[in-house]
Amino acid sequence: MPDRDTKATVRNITDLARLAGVSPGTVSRALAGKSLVNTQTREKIQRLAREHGFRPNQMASGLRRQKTGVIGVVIPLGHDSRQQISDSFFMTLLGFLADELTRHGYDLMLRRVVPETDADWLDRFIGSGMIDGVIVIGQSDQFDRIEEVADGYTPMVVWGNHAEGQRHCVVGSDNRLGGRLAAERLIAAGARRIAFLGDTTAIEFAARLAGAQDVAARMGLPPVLALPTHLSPDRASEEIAGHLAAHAGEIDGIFAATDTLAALCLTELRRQEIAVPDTVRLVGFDDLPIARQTVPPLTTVRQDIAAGARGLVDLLLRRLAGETTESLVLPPELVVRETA
Amino acid sequence: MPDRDTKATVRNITDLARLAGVSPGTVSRALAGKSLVNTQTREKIQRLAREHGFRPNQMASGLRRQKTGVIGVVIPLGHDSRQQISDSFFMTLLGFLADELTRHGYDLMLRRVVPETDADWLDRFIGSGMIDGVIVIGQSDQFDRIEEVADGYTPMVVWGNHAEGQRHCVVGSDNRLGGRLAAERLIAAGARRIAFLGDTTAIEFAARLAGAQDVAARMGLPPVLALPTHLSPDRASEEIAGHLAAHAGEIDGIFAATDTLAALCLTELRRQEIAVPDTVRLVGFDDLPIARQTVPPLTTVRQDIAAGARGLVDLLLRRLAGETTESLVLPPELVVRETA
DNA sequence: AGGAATCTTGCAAACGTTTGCAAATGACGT
DNA sequence: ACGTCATTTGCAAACGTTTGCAAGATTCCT
Repeated sequence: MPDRDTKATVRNITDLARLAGVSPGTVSRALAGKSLVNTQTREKIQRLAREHGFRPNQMASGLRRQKTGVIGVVIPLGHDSRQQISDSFFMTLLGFLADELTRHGYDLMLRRVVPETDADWLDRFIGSGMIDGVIVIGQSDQFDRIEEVADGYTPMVVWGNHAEGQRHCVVGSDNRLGGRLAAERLIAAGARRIAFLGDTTAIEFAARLAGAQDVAARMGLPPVLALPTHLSPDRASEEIAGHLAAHAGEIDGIFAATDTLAALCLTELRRQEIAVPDTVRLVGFDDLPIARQTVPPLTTVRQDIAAGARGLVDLLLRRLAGETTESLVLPPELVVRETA
Repeated sequence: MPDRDTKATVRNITDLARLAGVSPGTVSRALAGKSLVNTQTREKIQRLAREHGFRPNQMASGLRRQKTGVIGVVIPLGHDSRQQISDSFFMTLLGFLADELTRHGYDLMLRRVVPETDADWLDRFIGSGMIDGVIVIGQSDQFDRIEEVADGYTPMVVWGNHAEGQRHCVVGSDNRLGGRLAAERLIAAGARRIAFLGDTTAIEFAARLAGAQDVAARMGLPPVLALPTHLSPDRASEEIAGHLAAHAGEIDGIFAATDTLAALCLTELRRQEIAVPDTVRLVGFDDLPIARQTVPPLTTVRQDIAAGARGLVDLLLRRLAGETTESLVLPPELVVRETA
């Protein structure tokens, strides 16, 4: 730390300009690394900035340039407020998103909202002027709201389910196909009477169930039994226990909407001393790290979270550049382990 | 949507002022809900704003008021780049932080940084002018850097370990005490030769190990064997397998720095057909949801994540208000299940 | 009625950058 | 010596808010 220079603190570009003996404009250009400014003066200015630990104020810059370098990421806690707090799928996706955005020089502003208590959660975020674009993680039960907004606001990409003819740009797995894969595996492992564990007001989950129904119908089996289950671990455990008690002996295959749910279900099955996969077969969804660690290890349908994050960011950036982009549907993949 | 009013889009406060027939200043005051403006005009302006979906630009507001309403949250990926991406402890903490900050009307700006490749990660964030304060999640191996910054920048709170006489304000569990609890339990369950699984360049983990050493020494047992282990699941599995192979028969108790590590260790023990807790006792740390779901369920040391998040936000807000605050050390709690 | 006190409003100057435009400087060719 | 051209700089006007100050309007008191 040079002592004699530190006496004057440099608060803004003008201070630095005075110090360097040039005008603020020149400093701005020098710091931005523009070629219009003489190499020597530019280096001098940059050195001075470094010595004084000065960085241009992003707010002011953002205001002037009408772009902030920040992407908003919003997680709607729609159907089940306490849901995602523990859902490692969303959190892992968030982690990858953060990395991917940083890689492209963007910052990430995170917001969790409860649409029920706050109708214009999305407009407020967009209208704040703080973000250049927005990524919505999970449609929850807000499909219509998102569609409306998409009509007037382009730089938005959503993680979720793709429906024919929808207007907002979405990235997500082919949930229906995933559901089919799961059901096919359950049946191949000997199941005839399948149940689905999950909250179907979330359309991703509804699509997974629909996929399973496709297969059941095609194979001439009775329709899949939908057992509504919340995602928060505390409630889920009880609910699953209840479901199992109510339908004991009746069902011989379970498709859980999520690995988290599947793991919970597995411990419950163990508690009730129901043999897996001999008496009941079980398939999860996501292929989270936990799927390898259950006993026995969980057969599941894999979503490539990293690819999802890359897709979200890539599409958003293209939209920011003015392109119009199609949705991106990723293929899920069956991972056979030992529960089915 | 009223049609005749929507013809003119309202881009800023001045547009709205023209529409309402008042000056921009009045609009600003009306939207801020200040009492200085006549009730009727205020309501008229607010109605107009609602009808046109207008919201004041946060960048401009932030610039003028010299505060942004945004808190930065930074996760240094120090000793092990790929670490926290899957570490549900940090992610859960982040979730609670988001909720807690929203509750106080703040937004959250998330940044993950790699200090090795980017020496002034912290100054850059602070100097950006985008955030009113910063929460650092995990000291990683950046203790000194954080200390330096703390000298010149008050609105910062750090999640991590507390050391005697440190200058930055920290919130975290008493890791050393937690380590003691873990070791005591292992010994009570019959262990005599204890190993520690974790990367001790992270000072939180070092403190946990130190706590365990305290107990070993006090009880006249051989010192705890430190087995360096990375946190990323792929590397960890191999490393744990290697450790177990190298010290088979030698150790009869394992203290894992993290539940994630403990779960991994448990599956590895099962693979090597080592009986838990009969041959080897195991204690984890954190009490993440996974701890209830392992087979057998994991004995662990609980950290109250929600309380941690509340503490971080509370202290930061007090510091923003000008108070000087002490660090907050939370008591960990032993949760006895079946692995020790 | 006159003056003080209270409410409301408008004016204009910030906040710290960026950038189009024009001016200054110097090099170079004729 | 003059004009042309390229390079480097400065000027000043934005970007959209907020807010101290003062002025205008209204009420109230004596």
